[in-house]
Amino acid sequence: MITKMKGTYDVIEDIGYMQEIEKKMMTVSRLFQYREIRTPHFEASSLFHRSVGETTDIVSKETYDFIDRGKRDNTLRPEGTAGVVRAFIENKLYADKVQPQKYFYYGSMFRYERPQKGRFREFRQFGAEVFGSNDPLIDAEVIAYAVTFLKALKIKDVTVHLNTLGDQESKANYREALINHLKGGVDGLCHDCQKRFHDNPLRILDCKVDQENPLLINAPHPIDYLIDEDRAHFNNVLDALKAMQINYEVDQRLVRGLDYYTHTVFEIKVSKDLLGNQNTICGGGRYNNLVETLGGPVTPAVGFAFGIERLIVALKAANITTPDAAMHVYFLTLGEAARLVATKLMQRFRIGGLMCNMDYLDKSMKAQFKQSDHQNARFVVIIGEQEVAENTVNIKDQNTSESYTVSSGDAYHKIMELLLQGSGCEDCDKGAK
RNA sequence: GCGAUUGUGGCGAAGAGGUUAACGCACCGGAUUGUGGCUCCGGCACUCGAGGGUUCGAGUCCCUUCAGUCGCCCCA
Repeated sequence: MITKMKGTYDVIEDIGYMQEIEKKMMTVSRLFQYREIRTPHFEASSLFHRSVGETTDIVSKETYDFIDRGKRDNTLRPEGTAGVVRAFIENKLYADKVQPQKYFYYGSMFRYERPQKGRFREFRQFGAEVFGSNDPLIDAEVIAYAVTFLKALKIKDVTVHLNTLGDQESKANYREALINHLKGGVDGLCHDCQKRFHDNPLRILDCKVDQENPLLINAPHPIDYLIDEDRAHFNNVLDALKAMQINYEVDQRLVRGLDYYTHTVFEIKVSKDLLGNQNTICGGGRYNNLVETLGGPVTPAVGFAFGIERLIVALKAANITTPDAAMHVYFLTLGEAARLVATKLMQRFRIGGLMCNMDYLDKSMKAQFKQSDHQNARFVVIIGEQEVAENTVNIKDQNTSESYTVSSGDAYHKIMELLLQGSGCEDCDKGAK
């Protein structure tokens, strides 16, 4: 037997949750006026190296790379931002009449990792990106967008953590201060942090091993090294969030793994008892230099990304259910002639908007009844030799166990009547009697 | 890349070296030629993730490998 590849899965049971997420994503995106953009699942490898950062784990050990028959270096996208930025530049969207440009995307990402709870090799993200505005209100809008989406899904108990890194000048000042602070004590840090000290010192703040290390506890905070302009930016973001009544926690240690972030960075987490240790369901931030780095004009940008699989776990853990797939009519047939009559009626019913199915396995009556239950049919329409001879059908309402024999020409209307009973429409109820 | 743990029918799950691999659910058939969902009877795994080895004998012990789950790292 050929089985699925490690870290992938078939969406079968969870399809209801996934569709619910997609539905809410579409509506909320419309409310916030973000348009969908669909970019390729693979891009030139160099795109990710340049954008995400060579020294990040994602690029250094998690990408799916392959060389195609034309000897090109391809990489299956490990995240969504790089591709959208590429498309923004390539399609010259910076020159579009509508500004700023606001997009969302949804689809599979690929990272070569060991699978565990809320982590897969092929996983899905819903993300958003805004290009062309450095307004702090846009940072706040993006966060509001993410929070509203969660609200639409009825996921509660989420926390928005945010921090700021400032733009280039602030970031450089801080980096220097941090290096000076850590310099003397590098040897006391964990193995990974010693490496990070050279590659990406900011990430040391994120380290879980050294959390309690006084060197880290006393480490300088980015906020204290912001130039006035950047400090004002962050304060404006916070004010906007307050105005929208969005709760947040400023987390001075939050830096995020990807190289391209500037200014605002944020993560949305749910409680660990819902998701285990992969409890970050959304991550994002501002990246004012990436468009330029990738060859576009200087363009400020902000974005976020949700992990769909983690949202599904959270939905389930919070006991949020999706409606059962109900269906209207199951045709129960006895004999060849009856099957043909059912086929004919069913086609009419379907065109008339009723969800229908019939038996195609020549099952016994008992087994057909069971199928009708399994398929959540509200009505069973029974057609046997007698009905065929009399040109009638027998309708059984599974809600009430009542049966009605009507001419096959009246069957559709009878079912519609029964469906409309109790709908609050008195005329319909009268008609049903 | 590292660590822990699991792998028996469609699903859940017994089985601790010894003749025919419990049981429950689901499914199929009958009791009940066409109104089931209760009950009763019967059926349903040449085989225990795969491959080697030990043994007179392996689902049970050993090795290898694959996969699931959870954790580390990192992230969505």
